[in-house]
Amino acid sequence: MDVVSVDPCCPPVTAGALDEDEAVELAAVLKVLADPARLRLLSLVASADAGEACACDLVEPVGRSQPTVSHHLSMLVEAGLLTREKRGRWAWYRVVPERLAAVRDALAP
Amino acid sequence: MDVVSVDPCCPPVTAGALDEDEAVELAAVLKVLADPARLRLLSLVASADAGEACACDLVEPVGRSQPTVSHHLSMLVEAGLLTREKRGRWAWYRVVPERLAAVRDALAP
DNA sequence: CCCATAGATCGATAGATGTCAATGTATCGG
DNA sequence: CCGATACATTGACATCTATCGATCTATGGG
Repeated sequence: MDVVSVDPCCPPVTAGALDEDEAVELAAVLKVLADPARLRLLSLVASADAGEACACDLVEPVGRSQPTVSHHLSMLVEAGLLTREKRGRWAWYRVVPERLAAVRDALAP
Repeated sequence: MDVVSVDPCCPPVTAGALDEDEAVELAAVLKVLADPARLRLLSLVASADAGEACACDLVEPVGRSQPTVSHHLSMLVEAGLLTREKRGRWAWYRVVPERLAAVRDALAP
């Protein structure tokens, strides 16, 4: 139990001193969140109609080039914060609420 | 109301698309959190005896040089996550729970 | 088949970031 | 006063990061 991987993420910051490994892991997820473009992408997907958004509808509102948006989306997926499903020519993204909750909990008292 | 400054930080990521300014502001706080050394410092202060910790007791456990630790502590203070009180030769740090909660809430559904 | 479209990948680059050694600045003990 | 102590500041440097234009890959329409 207490697998150091996808779901629980890290012990809460306020519940005792983190060791270097725990801190590195939590910092990694936070680093992915700590970028304006990625926060906007996350919020766009989160507030999309059917809970999912097509990449094609994200480039313009986020105000970055297509390659840049693609790159950021990949980072969010790799961090477990989004899932990507390719349907035909389009890529559809959904948020992973549990992952976001895990990060939130790591910041809890 | 809804002063864009210290306390509320930002609208929740999942409650509609963030504009660039909101995203930049939230990203700024997250950037400060997204570093292993700073997370460890935060956790050390949070779990300190009387709710406060002396800088002199933080250098060794965090495994960085004294100037580096001082630098990180300054960033945490500037981000509103810690307060610094200088007493005599020593600097005492406390966490600002409301600030941490504000960041947490910005990540909430 | 051929071409258009969606999106991923590559290569390059300017700027930000974490780190330390050296130095500066206060504060205390004697 | 003087030296020691606790932090902060400065300067330098190697590394990481966000961004873009160009290109590659795959899918679908006619």
